[in-house]
Amino acid sequence: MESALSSHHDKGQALLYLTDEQLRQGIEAMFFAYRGFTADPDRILAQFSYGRAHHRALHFINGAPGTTVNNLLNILGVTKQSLNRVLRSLIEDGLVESHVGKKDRRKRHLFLTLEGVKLEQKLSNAQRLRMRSAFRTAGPEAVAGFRTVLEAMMDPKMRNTYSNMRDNGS
Amino acid sequence: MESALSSHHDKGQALLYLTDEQLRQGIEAMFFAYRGFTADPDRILAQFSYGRAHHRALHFINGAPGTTVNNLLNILGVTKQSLNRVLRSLIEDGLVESHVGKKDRRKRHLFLTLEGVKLEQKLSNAQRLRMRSAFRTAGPEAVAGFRTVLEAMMDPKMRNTYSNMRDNGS
DNA sequence: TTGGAATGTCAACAAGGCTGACATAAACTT
DNA sequence: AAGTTTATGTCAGCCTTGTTGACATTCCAA
Repeated sequence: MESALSSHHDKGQALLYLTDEQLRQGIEAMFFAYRGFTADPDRILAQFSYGRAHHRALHFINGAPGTTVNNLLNILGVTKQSLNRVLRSLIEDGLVESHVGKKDRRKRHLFLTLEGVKLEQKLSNAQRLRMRSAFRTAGPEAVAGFRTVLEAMMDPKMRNTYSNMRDNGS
Repeated sequence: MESALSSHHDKGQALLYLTDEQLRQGIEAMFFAYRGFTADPDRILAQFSYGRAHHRALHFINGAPGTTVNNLLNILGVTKQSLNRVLRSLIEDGLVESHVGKKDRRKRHLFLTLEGVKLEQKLSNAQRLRMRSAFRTAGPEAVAGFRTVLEAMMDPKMRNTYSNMRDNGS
């Protein structure tokens, strides 16, 4: 990997961020950061006997009220059986409402109830608090870099989904 | 949160990356990126009837050969019962070896076997491939920002662990 | 009218978290 | 020497959340 030739040495310097060691550190950073990222909501969810799956459903229903089950399925990348179990408990507990579609009555459109919004905010406030602190500490340029790398790391299909959300949501 | 005063408006502009919408996008970026991040190893692991827990154990044993069970426990943040189940199967399958400590014979020091190294490399090659591609696409400054934000997002305790690994590993 | 899409639901299973309890060996403390 | 703590392993049981397969219902669209 090393070379006495200065041109090779320069290349090594310029691409230092692509060495196996740097990549390894990136991998471990993802692992530890993701744990931190989920830690605060997880603590709150435990009080309600809910799990991350419930959080994800609440999050994306909140972000796109009236979304259909199938749409949610694609975003979350789980089976309908898995999602249905979570949705059922949220509906039973009065956090989510499922309305039959008016145009297409096969579809169910999902909405958060007032109580659902309350829990979602509790969860996302906790998560935003940590993200805001991290963003503030790191500064705007680091945040831009963070977003750029994450976007490049997504599966192309989800990158489109993500971009569409961003475009519609702003 | 909003104000008609221009000074507040300017502040809002300067700190655009800290708005709730930006934070929400950061949260979703983490979610989608982490899925991409784990997708490739997950596919390989499935062929071996292993899961992410096995991957994590292999990864950290590979990075710190001879590490003890207790040390691994602290890094992974799971219970000994949970880790033990994973370690047992890796040892039975001949991917990991457990050696009684020489100084302190209560401790078990963990090593990857040749076969263990082979699987670890297969997994980390897949993961590095994606990370390298993301890093290359994003460029060195974005990568630096990525690392900065992730580090700020970790729990302080794990941030220390992470930093120590980085310092020892380079 | 028929095919297929959208949804819901039942059953069964697995991974991988968790708690609690108990066992053993070694090291440390008093 | 006796007692305590540390490191580890193990058994049993529980939960969440993922999976597959099968089947029913509703209803749009060709």
